[in-house]
Amino acid sequence: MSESAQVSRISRARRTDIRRENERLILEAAERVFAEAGFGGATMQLIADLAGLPKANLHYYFPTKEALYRQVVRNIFEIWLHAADSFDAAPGPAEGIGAYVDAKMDISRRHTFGSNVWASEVMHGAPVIQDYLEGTLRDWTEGRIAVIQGWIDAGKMAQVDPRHLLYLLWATTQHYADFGHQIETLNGGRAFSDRQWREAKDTVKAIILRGIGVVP
Amino acid sequence: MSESAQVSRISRARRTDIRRENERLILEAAERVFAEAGFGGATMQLIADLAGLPKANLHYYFPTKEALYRQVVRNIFEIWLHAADSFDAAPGPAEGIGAYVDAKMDISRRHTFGSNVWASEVMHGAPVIQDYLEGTLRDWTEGRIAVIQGWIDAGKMAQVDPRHLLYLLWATTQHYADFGHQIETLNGGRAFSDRQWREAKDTVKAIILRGIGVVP
DNA sequence: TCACAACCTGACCAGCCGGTCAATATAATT
DNA sequence: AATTATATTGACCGGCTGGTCAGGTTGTGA
Repeated sequence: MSESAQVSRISRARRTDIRRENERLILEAAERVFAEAGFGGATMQLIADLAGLPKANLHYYFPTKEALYRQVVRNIFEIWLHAADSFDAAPGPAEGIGAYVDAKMDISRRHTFGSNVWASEVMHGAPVIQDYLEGTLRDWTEGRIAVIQGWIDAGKMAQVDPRHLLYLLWATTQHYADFGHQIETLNGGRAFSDRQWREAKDTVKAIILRGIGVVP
Repeated sequence: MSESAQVSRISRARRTDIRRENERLILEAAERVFAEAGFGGATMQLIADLAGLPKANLHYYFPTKEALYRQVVRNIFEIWLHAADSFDAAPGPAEGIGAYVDAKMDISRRHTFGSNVWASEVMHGAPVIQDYLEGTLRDWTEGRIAVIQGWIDAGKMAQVDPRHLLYLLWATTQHYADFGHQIETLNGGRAFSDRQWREAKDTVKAIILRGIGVVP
């Protein structure tokens, strides 16, 4: 390999780094602002300030407010879907659902803003990700329902409508992000400690697993 | 009673009716618009159009957008709190929690927009009803926790952290309103039928009640 | 060193927003 | 019939918003 080619590759990489770093900054700020103010209440100026960039620079990387929002929603959707990996390799409901609750609770904790954006998007009729709901999410859901039904048929858990079980799992784990402020207020205004998060996870898992006839 | 006094009372009542009717129209439209667009995305013009009134008329009854929003949030909060009545008279968890789930599922179904507004408000840090969270809601929660703890002490249900049980109840029932669009999409784009709502209720109750050691 | 592409940004704009207000209409009271 | 209180509304306004753009800077390749 010639030296000039070497330099060329590095240079291209540096350009990419600038772009990637700025996009990261913007997306991070956008996620927070969209979460706290909603799409309608968010302003490009506020996102720019939080990202430490001039507003015009945002429009260099993302042509419109909607395009930026779209990217934020897609990012959290990816994370959301990947939490399902824990579901798949499991031999039974105790491991599968247990791991899924753990993963989704971690998302609520670590990606609170993203979770809020996702909830907002769905609540407002999913104007941006309706196609995802009808495609990817639908397929994912059908697959998981089949897995759960398999466990039921194999006598590994009680007969429960798998669909509503999924909703219950989504609801419960998501709640710790979306209603985090309410929970924090009821917790004396303090955010959950590590220990409290563990207790939350354990209680949720205990109730649900016992609820579907799995003795932990 | 003199006739003039009679007329006076009727007249006053008519005036009151006009006011009440218009406020109702406005609040109903506002609930829907705030739910679908969020506080920031909602516009007074849109609410006015939906209510069939000129925008200036809205400001006659509600001085500011925020005041209107505040009233919408308070209304749904009242409904939300009253669902707890079913909790109180119950002799044990089977009846109490069963009735509470029923009541809250009905709220999700009948007051979907209001539920969305409430979720939005809390998610955005409760800028308007923080005092309610710290006062009324806190008291309510402590009271219910005591009731549940009483049931546990009396051996009527398994040992479960009452606080997280409440969160699980709120989350699960609220989910059918807040993520109603997602659920509808996964239901083939059709809203739940009466039968499906009944199945949802029954499944939720079955899992939770079994989950806390109550055999239905 | 030069040419070119990618990146940056202050200044600006049209349009929409919440809110105001003066003028008017309607209802209630005397 | 006259007066007062309540309700209604079109027209208007300052301020903010998303978005544009021309001109400048920095990095890259030959």
